[in-house]
Amino acid sequence: MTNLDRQPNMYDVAKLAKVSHQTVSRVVNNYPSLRPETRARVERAMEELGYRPNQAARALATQRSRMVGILASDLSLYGPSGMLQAMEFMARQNDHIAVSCTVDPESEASVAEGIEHLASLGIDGLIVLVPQTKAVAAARIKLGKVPVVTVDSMYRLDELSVSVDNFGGGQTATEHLLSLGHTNILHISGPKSWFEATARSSGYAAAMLAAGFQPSIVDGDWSADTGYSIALEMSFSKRGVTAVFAANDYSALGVLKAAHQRGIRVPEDLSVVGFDDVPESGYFIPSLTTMRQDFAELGRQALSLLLAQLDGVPESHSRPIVPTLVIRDSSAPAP
Amino acid sequence: MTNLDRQPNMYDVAKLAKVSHQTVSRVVNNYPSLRPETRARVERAMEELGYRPNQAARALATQRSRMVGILASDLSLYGPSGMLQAMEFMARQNDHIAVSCTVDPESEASVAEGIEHLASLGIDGLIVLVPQTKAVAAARIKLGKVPVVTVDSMYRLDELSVSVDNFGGGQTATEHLLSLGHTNILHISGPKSWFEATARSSGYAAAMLAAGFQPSIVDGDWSADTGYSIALEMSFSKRGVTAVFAANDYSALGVLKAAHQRGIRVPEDLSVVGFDDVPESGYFIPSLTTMRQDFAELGRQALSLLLAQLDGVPESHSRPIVPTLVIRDSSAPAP
DNA sequence: GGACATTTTGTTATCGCTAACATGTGTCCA
DNA sequence: TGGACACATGTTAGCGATAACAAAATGTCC
Repeated sequence: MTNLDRQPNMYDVAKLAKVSHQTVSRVVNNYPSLRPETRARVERAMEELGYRPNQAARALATQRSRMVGILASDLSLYGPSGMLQAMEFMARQNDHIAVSCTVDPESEASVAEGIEHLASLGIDGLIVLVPQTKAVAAARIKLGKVPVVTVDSMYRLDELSVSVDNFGGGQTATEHLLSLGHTNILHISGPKSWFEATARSSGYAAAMLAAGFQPSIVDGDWSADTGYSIALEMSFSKRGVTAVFAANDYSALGVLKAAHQRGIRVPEDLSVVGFDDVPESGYFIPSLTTMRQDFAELGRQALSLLLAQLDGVPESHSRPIVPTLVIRDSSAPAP
Repeated sequence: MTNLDRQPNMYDVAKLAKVSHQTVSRVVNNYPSLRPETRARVERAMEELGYRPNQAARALATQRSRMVGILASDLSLYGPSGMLQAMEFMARQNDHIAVSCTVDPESEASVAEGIEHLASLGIDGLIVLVPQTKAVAAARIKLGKVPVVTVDSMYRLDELSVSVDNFGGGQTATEHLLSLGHTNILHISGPKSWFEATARSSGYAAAMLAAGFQPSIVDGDWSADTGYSIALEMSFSKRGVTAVFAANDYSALGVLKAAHQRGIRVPEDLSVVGFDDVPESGYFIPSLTTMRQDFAELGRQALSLLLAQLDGVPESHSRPIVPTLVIRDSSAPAP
């Protein structure tokens, strides 16, 4: 038994298999014209030594790190973390590494710092999950030829991006409420800096206007707390509001809470619709009607687009993912 | 202006600064004895060229990848994702990269595959967030000298690990209910394969026995759905159960939901206590009494332990993090 | 059976960095 | 004044892979 005090390298394998190190490299890289017997011999040697190719050396020689950066905001949120997980898995299957980097999207310095960090790692590509800011635009410059894929970008369509049809989602949610007879529907938006938020708001507004009603939007920030405060302060009955469309499930949860405290019955007095379909939304009281988004699929699309780009395949833009309406107990006909 | 068609390397910087490439390396690595003027000159040259050290080359030469692997289960859960985020940030500040890898902890093959993947990347260290299985034990062998830090390990104390005092947390939660006069307290546990779950259960049982009452445990799986089903099927009143201690907030949410459906008032008829203090638990109806865990701090401790290990500093075991009781509206004196 | 294409394998240089050793300065005191 | 010793910098040789080219082995054809 050959035993070294270090990790075996190609030369060790080559010696044991009685071939040149290059042949070992060929086996590792699935080079087609190798005698099956040679390949088998090398594979046996690799097995015996427990050989693992050194990624650093490979990266140095090929000038590709096989790392893709994921610039995210808050990974404790359901959406980003779900996407990250799906991307990491897909990257792994495609012999790549997903390296996440969380930044504060409100701070340009933080975003720039994150990008610089990823750039210094030598990433081959970048996926941007944070809302677009000047700093992100600068990233394309800083990263040079490294392709950048954005998710739900408000950028021009000639850039690489994948998206959810947030506008359509906002519309669908609103139309659901309209179809139940609601006419005075309040919308609690997400932060304006997020394209997802503005698109949902626009969808809401479009649906309202199309039905001939006045949109009414209050700014939220994705948090349950803000949804709660808004709902608590605002007298729905005085304003005649009979339904709320919240930009995400947590805001909606805050509304449910406030309504409960104020003695407003949901859905009898007030209908509430959320967005995201977080796993626990079916257990809210009452269970939440919401727009389901397939974050994992979104992540996969983003990564797939990026990988195609890295392989030089000019992949076409994928169609936006359409969120689907999940009707539960928080929405009912207008009183 | 010097312009290349490729990324500048050390030699480019060296030439511009009129020093040897090794001196550039010394500047990059903060070598102490350098003439300030030389250092400045090199720094200016790096700046001018937009030089970034090539990590692959560095890794190849130093035999250290500066990557730490994070073996996690489900990153869409609040705990793991919070830890991951904190670790990633801390790793970045310490010139390292955190590479996450999610696996199915129930499948030994999946765990082994994840470990193999991380090993093939050449990680310098590993942090294990998944419950212990034989495969993880095998990881220590497969990884050779690469240090492994476990979180909430049930392993021997001579191994590297950080932990939350789950036993104490279970005790505290139970004692809170006991102090409110409850005597018939049901515990919905987490999956038995998780040490966190069994430790919380034990803490619960210990507190019950110490108070002279019979523990009664039903197996859950962290999910709201299971908490819901259990609570729905079981007739609390018939069994005289006046309080439930759920192993995590989502299970507790399921209980709240079931109670609401059954017309059981919380906290008047039934007190419910959760564990974790997820951000939205304050907006459950009623808001949830729970045990808060500082996941970010836990992550930082784990990473800090690992980094110390990598630097050859024999850091002592850190004290377990003690979860704190957050009293909200879901717990009240026994009826 | 030899010329030639094709498959299969080997040789050498290179990627960009750090380690280890070598060399050149200046300072200080015997 | 010279040699010991620190500091400051340069030179050379890897790290472990791939790329590009070279060479050998094999097969095919007339």
